[in-house]
Amino acid sequence: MPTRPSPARRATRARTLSREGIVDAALKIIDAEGLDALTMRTVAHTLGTGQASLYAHVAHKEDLLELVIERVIGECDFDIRPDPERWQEQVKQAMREMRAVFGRHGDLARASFARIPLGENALRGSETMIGVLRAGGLPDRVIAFACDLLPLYAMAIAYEESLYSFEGATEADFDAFVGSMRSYFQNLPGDRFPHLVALAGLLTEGDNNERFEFGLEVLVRGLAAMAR
Amino acid sequence: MPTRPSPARRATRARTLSREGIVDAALKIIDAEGLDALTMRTVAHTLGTGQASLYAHVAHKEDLLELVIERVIGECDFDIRPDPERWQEQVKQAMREMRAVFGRHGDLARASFARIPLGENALRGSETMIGVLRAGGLPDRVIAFACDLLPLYAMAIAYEESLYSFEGATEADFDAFVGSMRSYFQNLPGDRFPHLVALAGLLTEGDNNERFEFGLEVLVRGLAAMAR
DNA sequence: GTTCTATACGAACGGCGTTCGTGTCAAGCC
DNA sequence: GGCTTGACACGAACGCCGTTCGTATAGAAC
Repeated sequence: MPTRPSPARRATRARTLSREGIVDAALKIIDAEGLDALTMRTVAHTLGTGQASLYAHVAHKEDLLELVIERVIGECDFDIRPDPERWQEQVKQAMREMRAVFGRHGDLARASFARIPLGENALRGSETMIGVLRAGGLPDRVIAFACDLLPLYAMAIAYEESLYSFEGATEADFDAFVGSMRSYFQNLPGDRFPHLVALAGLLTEGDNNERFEFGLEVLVRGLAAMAR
Repeated sequence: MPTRPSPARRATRARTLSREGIVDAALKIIDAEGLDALTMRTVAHTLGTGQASLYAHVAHKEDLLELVIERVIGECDFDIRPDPERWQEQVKQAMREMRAVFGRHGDLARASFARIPLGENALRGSETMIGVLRAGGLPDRVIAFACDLLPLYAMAIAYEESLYSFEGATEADFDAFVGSMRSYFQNLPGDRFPHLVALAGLLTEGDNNERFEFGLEVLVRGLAAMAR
C-alpha cells in the first residue's frame, strides 16, 4: 500500500491552478448545484486536485465566496450616465440588473446578505449609484442610506426567488410551493388572524416581476420624498 | 475502562429535558457567545446531557433555531391598537421594538435573514402590522409588500449593529471599526471614485439610532406615497 | 548545475450535525 | 405486586466540513 504520492501523476498537471480558475469552478458549482454544494472538496475535485492546493490561492472559504460575489457583481451592467431628469428610472434600472444577474446564479444571493462587498466591481456599482442619486438632487444623508437599502432589497428578492426556482424548476413545483403557502395562511383561525386570512392571496402573489417592480416603486418614492 | 454508562449518574437527572429548556439554553448561549457558538454539543453540555438527547425534542438544528427566533419574536411588544390617524408612527413603533429586542440577543438577527417565520408569535406580529397598515388606508397590495420589506429592514440594521457591538464592546473597538471603514473609503483613488470619497464620512456615520430612524422615515413615506 | 521559492498534494486534525443501538425508568395493566 | 411497554437519555460512531502539516517537486535565479 503506497503512502507516497506517485511522481508520474503529479508531473502531468502541475502549475495549472489559479485564483481565476478556482473562482470559475466555484461559480460553476453554485450555478449547477447551489450554494450548499460549494465545498473546498467539491471545488478541488472539479479542478482535479486536492483541497489543500486551493489554499495557496485563496485564504479561506469566506475569501473564495467574496471573490465569487465580486465576480458576479462584475457581470452587472452598471454603465449608466447619470441624468438628473431620469434618476428614478436609472435607480430602478440598476436594481433590476442586480436582481437579474444574481437570479442567474442559483441561491448565491443568500451568501451576499451579511457581507459588505468592497471589491473593485462592487465599488464601481456603489459609485454609479451615488452618482445617479446625486444627479437626482438627493441630500447626501439620504444617499448614504439608500446605498445600503436598495441593494439589500434587490438581493432579498433575488434570494427569495431562488428558493423555489431550483433544479427541477418545473412550473408545477413552483405552483405547489406557492399554493401550500397560500393555503397555510388561508386556513389559519379566522377569528385570531383575520387580516392574514384576508391577504392570503396577495401575500403569496405569483407574479414575482410585478412584486419586485412594486417594491422598487415604493423605495424610490420614499427616497424622492426625502429630497426636500 | 467502563464502556457501560453508570446507572448512578443517570438516575440523578432523568426525565428533565424539555423543548422549552433546550430553547432556553440555546438562547443563553447566543446571548453570551454569539450564534457561531450555538452547537448541538454546546447546548447539550450546558444542559449536562449528551447531544443525542436533544433530538428527542427537536428535529434538527434548523428547527431549534426557528424555535429560538420564534421565542425572541415573542419578546417583542406588538400590543398596538390600530389608529388610522397614527399609522405611520405605529409602524415605526413596531419596527423599533423588533430592532431593540433582537439587538439584545447578540447576532441572532443574522439567522433570521433567509427564513420565513410562521410561528404563533410571528403570525401575531404580522397580523398586527397588517392591521395598522389597513387602518392607515393603504391598498392591500402595498401592505402585502410592506410585510416583507419592513421587518427585513429592521433585522438588517439589528444584524449590522451586532457586528461591532460584541463581547469586548468597548467604545474604542467600535470607533476603530468605523474609523478603519471610513479611512478605507477616504483613501480610494479620488479620480475613479469621487463620490465614495466624498461620502466616506456619511457612509460610516456613527449614530446608529439616527440612521435607523432615517431609513424608517424613508420607508414609511414611500408606503404613504402609494396610498392613492 | 545548484539553490531557492512557490505551489501541488496526501493525510490528518478537530469540530460539526445527525443516527444507531442500548439502557433505563415510569406508567399502565393483570 | 410483578410484568410489559413505550418514551426518553445517552455514549459512540458516521460522514461530512474547513483547515493545517509535512513533504515533494518544478521551474526560475544565479
